[in-house]
Amino acid sequence: MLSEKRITEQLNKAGYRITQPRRAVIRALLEDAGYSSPAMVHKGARRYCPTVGLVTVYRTLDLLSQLGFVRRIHSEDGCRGYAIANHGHHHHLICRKCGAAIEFEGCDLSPFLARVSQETGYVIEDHLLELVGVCVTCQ
Amino acid sequence: MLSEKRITEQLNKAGYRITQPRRAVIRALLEDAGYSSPAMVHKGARRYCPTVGLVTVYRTLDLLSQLGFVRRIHSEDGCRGYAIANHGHHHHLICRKCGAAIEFEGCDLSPFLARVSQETGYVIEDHLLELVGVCVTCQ
DNA sequence: AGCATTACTGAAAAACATTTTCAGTTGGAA
DNA sequence: TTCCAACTGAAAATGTTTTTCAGTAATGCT
Repeated sequence: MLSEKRITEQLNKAGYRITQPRRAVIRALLEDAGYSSPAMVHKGARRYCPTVGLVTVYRTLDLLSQLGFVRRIHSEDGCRGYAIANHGHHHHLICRKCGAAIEFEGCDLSPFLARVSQETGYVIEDHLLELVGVCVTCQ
Repeated sequence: MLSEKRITEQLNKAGYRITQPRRAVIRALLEDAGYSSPAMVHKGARRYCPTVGLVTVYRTLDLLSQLGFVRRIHSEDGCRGYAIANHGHHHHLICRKCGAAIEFEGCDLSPFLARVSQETGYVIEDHLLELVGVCVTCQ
């Protein structure tokens, strides 16, 4: 499970500075149960660092995304969402109504991927899997 | 397999007019082996209808998307792509190098979905699956 | 602790993508 | 052929993301 401490340690280890704006963005992401657009993250981050700019939110999301701490959430109508990526290889399950995003693991697609690879001749390197549904609260 | 004729028939049946600009967009999409951004579709469509505007491309993509003839392609760095959706339920396999998009069917995720549903309590309604790899030509 | 270095920052502007508005055009039913 | 609503392109508005740049602050070093 990710925490502010764990993320900042990794940032530090990778040679990045731990600044107030970055801390604020990380906190905003951690306390958000679902996924958020950069604008929403910005709003959340302002609570911890009132002067943080939207530009820095973009830059920090970019950085966290490169390091694998957040992941983009895609939906049919746009792709402006980011969510915390607690586990390594994993996927998100999104609630269509409230936007809550939880992660799940163990998508064993290997046999399926092997079949598609054989049929198409493609070398398959990665996959994007997202489930959409309705969470317990919203049902 | 989709063709201009088949799409226009369906459009007609659904009460939409078959106009030159729409025809041009459809042709551009059909002849494109991969996926294209609205701007790229626009460029292609101009070959068939030189006066077509980008706005109409957006509107037509929207319409075709609603009717299920095209589908958005999502990738980590943005979601500006559309590709023809030949089959009903299907997914796309994208070449990382040249952008070629081919479709595949038969993603039997049912057992997997049932498990996730049970573990999380979510009612799972839809899924988004995209594979990324390298096509035969690019290998 | 104080200092120097330089990565990082916010604001503004630029670049880009998408939607809305509106007056004029055109497809297709009558 | 005529007519009308659906459709169109251009321009403007809106919204999102990136770039630029001068100033700020985090960190390592004394």
